[in-house]
Parts: sequence; C-alpha cells; structure tokens
Amino acid sequence: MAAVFEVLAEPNRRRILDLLRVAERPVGDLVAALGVSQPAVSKHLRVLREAGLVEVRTDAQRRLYRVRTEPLRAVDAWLEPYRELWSGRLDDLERHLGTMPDTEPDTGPRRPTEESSDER
Amino acid sequence: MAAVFEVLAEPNRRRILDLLRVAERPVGDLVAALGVSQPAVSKHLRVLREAGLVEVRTDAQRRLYRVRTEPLRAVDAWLEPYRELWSGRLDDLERHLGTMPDTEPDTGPRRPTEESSDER
DNA sequence: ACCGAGTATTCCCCTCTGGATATATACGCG
DNA sequence: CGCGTATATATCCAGAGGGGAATACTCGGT
Repeated sequence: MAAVFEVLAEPNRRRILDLLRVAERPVGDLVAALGVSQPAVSKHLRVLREAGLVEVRTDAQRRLYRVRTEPLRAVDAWLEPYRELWSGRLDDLERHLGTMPDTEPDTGPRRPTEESSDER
Repeated sequence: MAAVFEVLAEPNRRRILDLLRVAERPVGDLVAALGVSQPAVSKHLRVLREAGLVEVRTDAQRRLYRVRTEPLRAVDAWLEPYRELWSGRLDDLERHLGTMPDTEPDTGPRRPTEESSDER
C-alpha cells in the first residue's frame, strides 16, 4: 500500500492516470500530452504497471494503457478515518478532549516517568 | 495540491498522521513511536506543517501537534472520479466503449490522421 | 542566573529517482 | 526481408530528500 502513495507522488504519473481515466490510450498520446520524452513516459508506465495502477493491451506495435482502480481503494481506505474527522462526526474540539491526561490514549510504548533511553 | 501527495508519499509521515489522528501528541511521543531520531521527526513535522497537514500548539517546552484534515480533502477530491469507476457507475467495459474511434473523446491536442511530428 | 528537558535547525552523507540520449526490440507493410 | 513506426530498455547525470550527529533555541524550575 505504501507503494501506491509513492507512485502517486509523481505529478506526471497522476497526469497519466487522469488521462487514462477518461479512455485507454497508446503511449504516443501520453507523450504528446505530457511534453516529456517517450522513454520517460515508458518508465512512468512501467512504475504504474508494477503498482497495478494501469494495465496494458497490445494492439500491433501500439500498447494501449488503461487504469486499474483496485490499488486506489487502498488510498481510499487510508483516507477513510480522516474523512470521519471532517465529516462532523469528530471535530477539533472532540479530538482535543480525547487527549486529556486523565484518559491517556497512549498508542506507543510510553511510560510516563522515563524517556529517551529505551530507543537509543 | 501536488504538494500534499508528495508529503504523504513518505511512510513515516503517514505514520505520524495516523498517530496524531487519534489524539494530539508532543514530539517525544512520535519519536518513541517511530523509532527514528528526534531531528528526523522534527523535520517531518516541519514538512507536514508547511503542507498544512498538522498544526502546533505550544505547551511550555513541549509542542503539541494535531492533524489538520483540510488538505486531505484535496486528495479526496482527486480520488473522487476514480471512485466512480469502481462504484459500478462506470466499469471497464463502459470505459472501453468510451475509447471507440467514432466517439473520439480526445483530451489532448490530437488529430487522428497525423502524428509524431507536431511535438518533436 | 543556571540547568535540564523538549524541540528546532544546521550540516553532511548517501541513496533514490526523474529526465535525456542512445540503443534494442516488436510489428506491419511494401 | 528491409524499412518505418511504436515502444521498451540501458546508461548516465543531476537534483531532491531522508537520516543522523552536533548544535542552537526556549522554557520552567530551583
């Protein structure tokens, strides 16, 4: 899943996806649309393919690429709990209350009286 | 918006966000939870702060960080049209039909009868 | 005022990655 | 079967970015 975010971090790759989202396209189309060299586009497509974000279909010499949405569900899933934050179910005030010392949510291995020598 | 994706590409930064999503925390907590050096965490927090993904509250020497969800809406918005793809409204078959030559959706500057000399 | 806790900043190293150029490969056509 | 088209791969380069160590800054306590 981490891989998906790293792949999407690249602007040109997102542009490629945005183009392929409309319709499947050959590499040449993408090269013309992006304004970068053909090898660069091919390299991006390779990365996208290995991340499962696109798939290829061969048509003579041309390779027609299309989007695969499945990996994006992982992004959607990661986003989900944050959506709940801004959807009013849990606003800033409530989150602030959750951090009061009497409750002590404590996700990490944290003892309150010592520090900074266990992980060194 | 591109900045948000680049910031989220870093695994430790996503971990930080996941921790802060539960409750606001001081830097020391994050250092212990992540297992990287304190300067590294501070640097990530700086990046997150400049991207608007977290905000700080000073409490004596400690800095309490919390999540700001607003930039994540941009990610959510980018994801939106893709969600429609996998939500059945538009599946692979339909998208394939959208690429038939008679319709010619054509997002880029593309004439159907000539190629590969306009952008060279 | 000094000290220690907590955090930010600086500097350096090193890896990773995107881009371009050059080359290889696959395919259709005459 | 040689040629042009379409795409992939190889190689090199430069810049960006993450990590750590050392250091600076800030604040509260005594």
